[in-house]
Amino acid sequence: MASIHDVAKEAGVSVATVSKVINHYPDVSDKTRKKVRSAIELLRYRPNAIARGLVTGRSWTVGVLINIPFTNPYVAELLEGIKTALENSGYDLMRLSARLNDESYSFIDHCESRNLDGVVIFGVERDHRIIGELIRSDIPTMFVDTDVMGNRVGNITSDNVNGVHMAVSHLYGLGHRDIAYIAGTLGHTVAERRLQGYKQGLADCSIEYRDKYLEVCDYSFEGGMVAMRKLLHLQSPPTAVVCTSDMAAMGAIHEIEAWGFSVPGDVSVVGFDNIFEAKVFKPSLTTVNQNIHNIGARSIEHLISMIENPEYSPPEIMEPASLVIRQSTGKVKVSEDQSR
Amino acid sequence: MASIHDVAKEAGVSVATVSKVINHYPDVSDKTRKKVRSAIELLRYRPNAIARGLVTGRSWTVGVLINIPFTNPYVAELLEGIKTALENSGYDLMRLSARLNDESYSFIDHCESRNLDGVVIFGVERDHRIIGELIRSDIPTMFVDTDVMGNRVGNITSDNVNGVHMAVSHLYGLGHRDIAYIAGTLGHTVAERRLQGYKQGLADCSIEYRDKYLEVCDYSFEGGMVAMRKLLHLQSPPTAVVCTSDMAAMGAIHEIEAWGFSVPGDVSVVGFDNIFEAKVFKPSLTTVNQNIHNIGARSIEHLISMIENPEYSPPEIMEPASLVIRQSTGKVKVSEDQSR
DNA sequence: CTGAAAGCGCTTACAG
DNA sequence: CTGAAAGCGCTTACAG
Repeated sequence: MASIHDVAKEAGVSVATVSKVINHYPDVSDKTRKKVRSAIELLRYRPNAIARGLVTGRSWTVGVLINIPFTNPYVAELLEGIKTALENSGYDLMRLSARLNDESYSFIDHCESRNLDGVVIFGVERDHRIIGELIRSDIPTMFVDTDVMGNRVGNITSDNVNGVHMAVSHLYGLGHRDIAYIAGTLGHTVAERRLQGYKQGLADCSIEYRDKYLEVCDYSFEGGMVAMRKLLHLQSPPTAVVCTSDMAAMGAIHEIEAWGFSVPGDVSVVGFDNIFEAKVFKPSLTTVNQNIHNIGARSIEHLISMIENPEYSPPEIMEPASLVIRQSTGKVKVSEDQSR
Repeated sequence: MASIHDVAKEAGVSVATVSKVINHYPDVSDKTRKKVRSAIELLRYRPNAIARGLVTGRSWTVGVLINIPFTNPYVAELLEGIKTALENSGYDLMRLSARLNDESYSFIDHCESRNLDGVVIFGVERDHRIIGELIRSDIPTMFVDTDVMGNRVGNITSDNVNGVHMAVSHLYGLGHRDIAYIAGTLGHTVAERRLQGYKQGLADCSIEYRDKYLEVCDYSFEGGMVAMRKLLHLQSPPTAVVCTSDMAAMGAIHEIEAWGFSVPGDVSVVGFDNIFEAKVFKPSLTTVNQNIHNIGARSIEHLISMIENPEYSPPEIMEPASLVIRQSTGKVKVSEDQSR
């Protein structure tokens, strides 16, 4: 490809002048500008982003570290939101192949070596060392679903506490008192917040929290199945269960039906996320809606603001959550033996 | 961050020597090597990938152009396969924000300006101008699901013809003679191939091809619904329908049930892809299995081979497809009026 | 308004 | 085995 030197020679000016017209400096005469423009046209010249980045320190690239499979519908939708916000912004997206378990690996070095202008992080445990590193660094960063703040670090998440709280209230309103919770892997902010929402929900309904009604899973379908299995093995299984994700909820329902029970006839189930599948699954899922696409898009908008304006103070954003009621929840079944 | 100069000064050698130990040149004495190593350690030095790329012409970055939403489960799984193959390869992945509809936009320039070592392309129409540009360029390229070949251009796909062919044969074996096909947007290789499989399948079963039994959709759930609606409006609706994607198949089933019919009681439906949801949907989907993860991973493996070895001849790969029989297909219903 | 020169952080012949 | 020098393709003071 043609370089800036070729253009300069073609136009009969210096490379400095070419650089100035490329970068829209005002102090270039119209005549010169025209000559340069047509030379650029003629040679189909495009500035080399790499070389430019080396001297300006800007790469027009934002990195993304997502430590969860892309096949997870939440991740897919998040990425789609990120992609949308990036379109026409001039920035491209780089997915970092981070070696998180390798002690000698430094995420910061990785970013700096790539000259990244900023990064968005999702799915890294709250106490992983790279979080501290990121806070100390001056790389503009947005965390999704992890409550980290810093000089150049903001975060965005849904109102997880209230989300689960609404789910519990909904079930209470249907007469349920034995409400279990299938949590996400603890150690992540979201998981903790939702668990908190569960406990507060119970408390506000004057229901005693019972350890046996708490199971943990990895947000997946299989995880939901396994957790549900344990709950069904209980002496007195719950009549309703709130799940930390729609995938887990679908897994739980699958398990319930495998035992010969029905949803919501015997057990009511609530999901979390409101992914596309929640609508299509049978029974369709009552679930907590998160505006995932929006979370992705806004994380990028704020990241770009931070990149382009050093004074921009990193935001801490909580998107509202809402309850979507469908077919997987219903009135509690009046049990034959009124044991409780 | 420390630069190679800092390391050279710290170690008391020249930058050339530091460069040599970084790049594992043999002609460095053990003593010098050690001095340099500890200086690197001390200063936590990491070579700047950008600067290195400027001189070597390598960026250790492969680009991906995916013109279909990430929320499409096929795309998500493809990306996951790509990601897996990239792990520990030293390469990072860049998603290009391509302005495909902008006449003045050049994908090649974009790649060259970013110094990309290679690209994988998915979801671009067969006759889009960038395909020709790519073939003429010397950027190593792998197309997924598009039958393009070139000097530095290979492709990978599933055996689409045979996939649909198997679906048709399966339905024929169940007694179906009125078999419709919901195709993907024509103009893409996959869509054409699968349509070909449909027609061949019919021919091999001595069933006449009828235009009215062909509908086109965009692979989505909604697309499947709309296409199915048209088929149901027909004078004599089909007793079975093969769909170009699982999402479309689920949409079709949704529509069939909305009309008060049952699957497979009244209409049998076959999908394509075998995404996760196909197993979980009710009724679970009979579908053509594609090893999507594998397609993603292999596209990268071959791309890297092409990058690292200019002699490596671009592969043209066809992964086998197989039919997975589940609950959405069944014996044809013997109709009251034996009109046909 | 224009251009010569230094420099971003590296690598690569080449000379010694 | 080691290092001085040129160069990758740009931008940015600075002098004129």
